Amino acid sequence: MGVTIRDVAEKAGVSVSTVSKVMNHWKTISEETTKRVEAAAAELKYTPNARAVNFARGNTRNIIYLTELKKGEAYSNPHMFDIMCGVFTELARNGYTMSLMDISDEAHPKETIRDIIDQKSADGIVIHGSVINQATADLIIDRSFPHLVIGHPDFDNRLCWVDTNHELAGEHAGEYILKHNAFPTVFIGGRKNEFISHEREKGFRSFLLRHKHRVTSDHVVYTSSTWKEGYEAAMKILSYDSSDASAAGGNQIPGSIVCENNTIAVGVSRAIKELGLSVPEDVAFLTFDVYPYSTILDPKPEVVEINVYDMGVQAGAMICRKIDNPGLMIQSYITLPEME
Amino acid sequence: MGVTIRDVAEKAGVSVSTVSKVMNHWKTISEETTKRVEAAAAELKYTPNARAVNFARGNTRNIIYLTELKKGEAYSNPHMFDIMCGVFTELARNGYTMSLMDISDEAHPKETIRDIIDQKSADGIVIHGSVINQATADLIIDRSFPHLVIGHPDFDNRLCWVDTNHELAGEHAGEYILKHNAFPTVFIGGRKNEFISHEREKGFRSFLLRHKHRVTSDHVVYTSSTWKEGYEAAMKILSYDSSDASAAGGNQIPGSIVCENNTIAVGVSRAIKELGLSVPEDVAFLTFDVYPYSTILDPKPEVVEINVYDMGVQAGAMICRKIDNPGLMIQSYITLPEME
DNA sequence: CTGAAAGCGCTTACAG
DNA sequence: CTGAAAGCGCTTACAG
Repeated sequence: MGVTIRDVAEKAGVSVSTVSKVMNHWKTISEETTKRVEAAAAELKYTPNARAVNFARGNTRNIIYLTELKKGEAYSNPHMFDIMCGVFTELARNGYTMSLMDISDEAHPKETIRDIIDQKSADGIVIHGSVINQATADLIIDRSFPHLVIGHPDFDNRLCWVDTNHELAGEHAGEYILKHNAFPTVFIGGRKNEFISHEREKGFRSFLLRHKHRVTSDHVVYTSSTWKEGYEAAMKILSYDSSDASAAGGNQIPGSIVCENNTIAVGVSRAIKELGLSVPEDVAFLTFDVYPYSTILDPKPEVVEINVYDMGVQAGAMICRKIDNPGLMIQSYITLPEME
Repeated sequence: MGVTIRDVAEKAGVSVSTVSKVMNHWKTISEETTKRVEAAAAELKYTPNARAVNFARGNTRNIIYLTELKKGEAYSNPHMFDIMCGVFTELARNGYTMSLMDISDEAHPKETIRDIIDQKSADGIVIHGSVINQATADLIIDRSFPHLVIGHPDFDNRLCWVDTNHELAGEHAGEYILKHNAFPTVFIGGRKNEFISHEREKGFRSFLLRHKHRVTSDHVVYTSSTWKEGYEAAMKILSYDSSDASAAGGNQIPGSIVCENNTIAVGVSRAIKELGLSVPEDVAFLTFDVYPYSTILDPKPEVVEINVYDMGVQAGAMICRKIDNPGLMIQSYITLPEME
């Protein structure tokens, strides 16, 4: 049914190898035969069978993207899918296909990856840091299989990874506050020991400290990242009775509130609205990430946005380089912040 | 480097074909040889090369999922990715891999699909209805390539597709209003000619009509689906001055507001809050889809939820059946609504 | 019950 | 500049 290289060879009156060479643009073929073969191929509407080509060449031209693909993941973790789109686009540009594979604790990450390597079903893998463990890392390193981890693992490792620099994002937030002289400033974070929140807080505070503004601990609030807690924190912060001010050690309504994430910002926005304050005149209002909620808030926060799609593109480019150059070692922070 | 079927054959002292038969559980092999071969395979940690197996069998055991994979798509269209996860899971369960491919007007849908068919890089495709056109449909039908379209195309076709039944979802909304006797009811939709909005409105109104409640046109509002327009519409609806009531032909504050989508619901929620009304006592409040916004609203709407992940699972099952049984024709609405 | 052989559709040294 | 032949790692009639 399908037209193969054989059919083209017959029609053009040449050998199969010659057709192959024409299809691959070898320059040793005479112009005349090239034309004859191309004409035959065109007439038969011949397209090389991609799987056969890769099989003969001993590669797959396929990269597997490993991540959690559970029900609801698209809503709880949309950034991951944006990264995935970035990776995909870059891989396609480099002539690779991309397959998906589910990986989570239940899916036995180590066995999944061992199978990929043994069955040679891909030339490389892109995998999310959140689903990788020490045993899996050891396996990848041991087999020296081309890989790239998105989001650096929380243990010592020799894996190749890329990540966003949340501390730097925190510094950008500090920069905004400084530029608008919106002091004193209050940082409302997630839980104290949460990685991303901690990094953002650290960058924020250290940037301001370098510029002679100390953000004291009583100007940092930890929450469990619900909008309610954000709302309550903001109500408390923004409602200092001016008569109390001197009494409570110089407490005053802050010039700005920085929310570590979108959900907290929902509550803070609601509090600002309820108190009839205007942004940024009465209080500047800042958060991280445009999505999922910042666009529908009123008042609307300023946003420190990280272009994660582009991080995906970078990751895609890196895995391609890794495949061509297995010795390559990459561990880097890629941050493309944009003030929106 | 890799251990092949040959190595196992040598070690076990049998032929390559025998090893193949053992790996594929032919029952013609004696128990004794089976054991010997299995031992050899285990010792060498042999795993068949998946690409070679498929190549020899003449299939790929791969399905390509075609959709838009642009930057930001994960935020603007999270439901699509939830469907994708459902499709993936079901395909994996059936022993298929799933590759992604970008398809959009710029990506030349027809050429992309022609290449897939010609290069035999997949046994079938799952494709989003929004990116399919007549020419592409003709090609697929003409080649009778196994396919499944998610979301039915807006032109006459003989494609296989599945879709959610938005009209039925509208009926569910009507049912809720009827059950809570929350009349009069106002439906705030998107633009009048928008497909989904129109279907939901139709189901809603016809269900209620069947139960002796006519939703007149002045109780239906069309918007361009911004939260602002939702807010303004709700403010107007909910602020009828009681003294005006008789004047304006019996206008009265409605017992319920049904929002056709989440964005409209954001504005309506805000209006209800601002007017100090309580839900559902003063006014019942309903929308469609839990995501992206309903969970963070205050007041929070009731939701008619459609399980699109499960629709993806169904679609995955159907494409597998299509491949085994090419004559199969499927055009159906799959709706698994859940009142949350 | 087992194996030799042809074949899946290409690529690529190698010889001419 | 072109082609015969071996090979990629399996499967599957077919023969014994």
